[in-house]
Amino acid sequence: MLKKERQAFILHKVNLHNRVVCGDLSLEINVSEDTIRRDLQELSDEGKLIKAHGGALSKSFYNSFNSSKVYSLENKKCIAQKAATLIKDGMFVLTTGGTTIIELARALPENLQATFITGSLPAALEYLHHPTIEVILIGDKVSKNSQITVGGEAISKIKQIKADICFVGTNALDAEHGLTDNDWEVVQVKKAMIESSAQVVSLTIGEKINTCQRIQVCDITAIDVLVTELEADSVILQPYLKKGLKIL
Amino acid sequence: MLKKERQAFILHKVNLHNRVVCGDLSLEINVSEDTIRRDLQELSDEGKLIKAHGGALSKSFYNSFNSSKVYSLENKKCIAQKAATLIKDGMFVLTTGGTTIIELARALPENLQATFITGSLPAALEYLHHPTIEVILIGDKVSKNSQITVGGEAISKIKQIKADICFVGTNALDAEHGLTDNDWEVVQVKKAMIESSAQVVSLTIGEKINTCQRIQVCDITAIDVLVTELEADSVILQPYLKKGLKIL
DNA sequence: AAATTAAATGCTTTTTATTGCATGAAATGA
DNA sequence: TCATTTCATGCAATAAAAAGCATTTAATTT
Repeated sequence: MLKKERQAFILHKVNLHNRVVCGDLSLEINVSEDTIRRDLQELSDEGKLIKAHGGALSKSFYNSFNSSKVYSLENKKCIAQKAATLIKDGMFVLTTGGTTIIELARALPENLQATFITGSLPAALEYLHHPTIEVILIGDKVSKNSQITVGGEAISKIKQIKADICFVGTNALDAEHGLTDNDWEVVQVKKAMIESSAQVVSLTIGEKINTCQRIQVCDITAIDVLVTELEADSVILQPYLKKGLKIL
Repeated sequence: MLKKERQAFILHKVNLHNRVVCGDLSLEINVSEDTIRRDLQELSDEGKLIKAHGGALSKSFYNSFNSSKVYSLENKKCIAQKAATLIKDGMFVLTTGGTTIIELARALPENLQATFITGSLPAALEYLHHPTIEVILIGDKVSKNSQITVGGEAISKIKQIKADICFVGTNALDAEHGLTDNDWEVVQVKKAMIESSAQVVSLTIGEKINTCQRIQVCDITAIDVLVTELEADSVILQPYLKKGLKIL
């Protein structure tokens, strides 16, 4: 087995199980533990997993518990600044949840008069801090992981709305597979929000671009504007420009 | 189990329950208490939790007690303890918002399996920390002052529910004028909740008893149980006993 | 194709990390 | 106050990582 092939296998395994052990991998791939350790070290250096004594953990698993501070906060602040310029007085704004959306809430200009509609509890609380914006909460069962409301009630309420703009916190974006996520219920809500909005904006930090998750939210063409912390003429963004997305 | 994995598990647990104990973790993860202690020490050094004698506390929990001080907190904790005993497995529980309700959320027994329905954002977030209870959020416009959803949508949703018990955070209570409040929209929501519940419980700190506000929520007879920090045979409570309320 | 170079891998040894246990000190609660 | 629990520390056993070296494999040049 080639080195790259082996590392891809390890990465796949760690992302699937959230955890791998040197010994197991050594037996499975039939190379020495030294080699496995070297692979883990390299993957760790590339920031693709979290190395631990005796094995490794997936980034998502590790970050979901260990990041007391928001991951990649500076980039998210930058994205929030850019995204905030898209919102005009009087707009009806649909938003999902997620840390980037929270930053958006904090980046809103002080005198903005708009109506924000969301199913995210943390986002709603953040919007409430703003003096002039109205907050509409989508009701339904609250998902413990994502702290947003999910379910049929929520979706049917969203479908009754005709919003001007929708901000989607993005889990994974790929020119081929579009916007993807890994929680079925959250995906349903995002889908509904996208359908109910005149304009769809994806807030995506650079490292999530050209990545893919299990469940598709929408095709890449359903997105109108892509906001990242990168420069608009960045090479990595060219495929999206070609697909007709506006880059901010 | 890998060391980092174990520490992630501990963090997960402490964030979920707000509190962990060395002994429990030792049994659960099957390592010595020394190891747990060392983990807690490291996590504490990294600023990810607050170490305490015998275990650790989550940062958010710790901060919520040391920064923003809740008025008459001890009394509210006492009320919450008493009120929590009224909730049984399988119940549908309607709650309003308010600091006493937040304390109730924190006083819920760890293994309680119930469904909590509320329009209060802070209360919903607090319920989410609990491992086994389901949270249903009532959607509508969010009131900036009270951080609960108010309006026709919210009320009609509440009316569709038939709950076992309803906990009302109380602003003012008087044997003559009943339960009163000063926010028209909040009153409408409370009214709907009371109508939709088989049993109505008022959580009231002593100093709000025999006080009155502008708008009536319900007559005193609509309340089934009155929970206060006072002794049940306290003189001040006698008028309510006579009106047929159960005192806890 | 042969020779050379570079990279990858496995093995051994040394160094470091992790863990549990024992001890005495400190904190807690009756 | 005293009894109990919890903590901190040092120590030893074990496991894992790192470093160095030898061998093999792949790539490049001649």
